[in-house]
Amino acid sequence: MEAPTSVYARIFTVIAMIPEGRVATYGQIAALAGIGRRARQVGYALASLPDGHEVPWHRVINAKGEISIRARTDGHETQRTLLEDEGVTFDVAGRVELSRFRWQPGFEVPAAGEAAS
DNA sequence: AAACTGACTAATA
DNA sequence: CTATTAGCCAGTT
Repeated sequence: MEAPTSVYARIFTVIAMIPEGRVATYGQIAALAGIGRRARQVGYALASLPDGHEVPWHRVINAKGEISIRARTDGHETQRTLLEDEGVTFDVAGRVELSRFRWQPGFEVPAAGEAAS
């Protein structure tokens, strides 16, 4: 039952489940989407995002914690603003502290549907 | 159908 | 730290 969805759609779905104040790397999203190491495709998917998408693309950054966006000139500026608005902070180099803001899948739902211990 | 494109990652030097 | 090399693949033209 997971065939009709194209890779892009899966990526959007994964990104859509990133909690606020959290960021994820392309490689991480790729892995969560079930496409292994195709981190590039994740980025390309966002690059092809249509207008009016409901995907928090701004929560997606590269492995260095930097904003990789190369598309819209104001894109990377907007992304930073959006993240800061969610509580994400940037260091002097304009990078996010992945050690602190990296989204950890499975950690978003502690004891939900699965009994603790 | 073939060529072109591109929001990446990791390893090595 | 920067530069370079290599791997990766779906969508668009």
